Amino acid sequence: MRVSKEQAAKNRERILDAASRLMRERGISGMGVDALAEAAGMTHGSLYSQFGSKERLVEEAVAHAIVAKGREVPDGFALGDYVSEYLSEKHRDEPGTGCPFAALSCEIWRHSGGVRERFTAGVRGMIRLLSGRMASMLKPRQREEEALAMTASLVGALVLARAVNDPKLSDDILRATRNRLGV
Amino acid sequence: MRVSKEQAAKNRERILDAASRLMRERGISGMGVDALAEAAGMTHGSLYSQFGSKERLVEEAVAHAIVAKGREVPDGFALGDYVSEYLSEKHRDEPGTGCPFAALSCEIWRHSGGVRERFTAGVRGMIRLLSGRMASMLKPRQREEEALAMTASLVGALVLARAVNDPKLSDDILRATRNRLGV
DNA sequence: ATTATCTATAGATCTATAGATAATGC
DNA sequence: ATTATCTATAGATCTATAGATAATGC
Repeated sequence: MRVSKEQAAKNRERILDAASRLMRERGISGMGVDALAEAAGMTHGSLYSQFGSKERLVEEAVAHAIVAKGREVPDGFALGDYVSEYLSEKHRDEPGTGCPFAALSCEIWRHSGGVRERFTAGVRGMIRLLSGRMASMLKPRQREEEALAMTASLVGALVLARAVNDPKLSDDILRATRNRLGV
Repeated sequence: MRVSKEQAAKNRERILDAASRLMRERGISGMGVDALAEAAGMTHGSLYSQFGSKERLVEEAVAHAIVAKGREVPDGFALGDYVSEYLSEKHRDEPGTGCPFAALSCEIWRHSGGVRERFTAGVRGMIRLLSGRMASMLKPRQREEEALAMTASLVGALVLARAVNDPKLSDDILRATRNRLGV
């Protein structure tokens, strides 16, 4: 049963919304096309006519998740707020709606150029975001370096805090990294 | 065909060796029991009689990979050497034999208590290793905090450096983190 | 006429188990 | 007699495609 262009576009959005959550919850390789179709309220045949393959769908879903996450950051945000929200227990405990880099980074290197491209663009975006808020006495080069290192720290701390079994150790990782980043 | 106890133990080792590499190359969910059996030169039926389930095999393979990796660190190692090897291009380009935390951390939170337990013990080991080499004027508490933050930085930088598509950005992430860690 | 979606299905791969086999270890 | 391994297979799930359906958009 055919559907209007607008409706098709909305369906596409629903698929990408569902995918960007499922990917983060189950991993890219753990997200089946079938499960995704069900979560989006469609049959998987429809996904294939929209996207052609799972890998191409993942491309768009990665970009979609990154853009959506970026929109959550308020315009004049303070670096300290960003860091303490990123390294909060809430963020740690909600991977499905959290940072796509923390959720997916370990498996990205195995994926297609398209997927890696979107991911890389996203990482660049985060670095630019942070470097724009670094102390103004620093040179641009130094700001960028700080932002690069900070991004790595944030992602690493969140990923480890999620993986680890012991709540105290998990909290310690988050806190130590917050302290190290001067928050 | 039955086999001697020693031979069975060797086979077990072969399985764990193969698993600890395959896991890191394909991810835990990307490592099929069948592919693993073939890599270890057996049938998958044998894996099941040795380990009972994939998840229990993964438990042991995680521990196995971590222990093997830990043995690579020389006794009187210098912190600077450790950091620059960890953040080297070589380490980045060889995930299959590299740090298990960097390879697996993103998917560990989805696994059983047993798997997470082994992983957590390993993370504690790395923190202890690093904290033992922190500047001696620091209090034990501070050393541990430095080690926690450093572990997060190392893992995050390696994971992102692998994920990212652009070689320059990848190098920049490694270098910025090395600089930030004072190497 | 076009096309977004659905139905049905292919073929591969996944984890797991039952039972046979054959050599070990008592 | 025990048991490590193999063979064969079950049943689920995975990605993907072909063709039917039915509403849109010309």
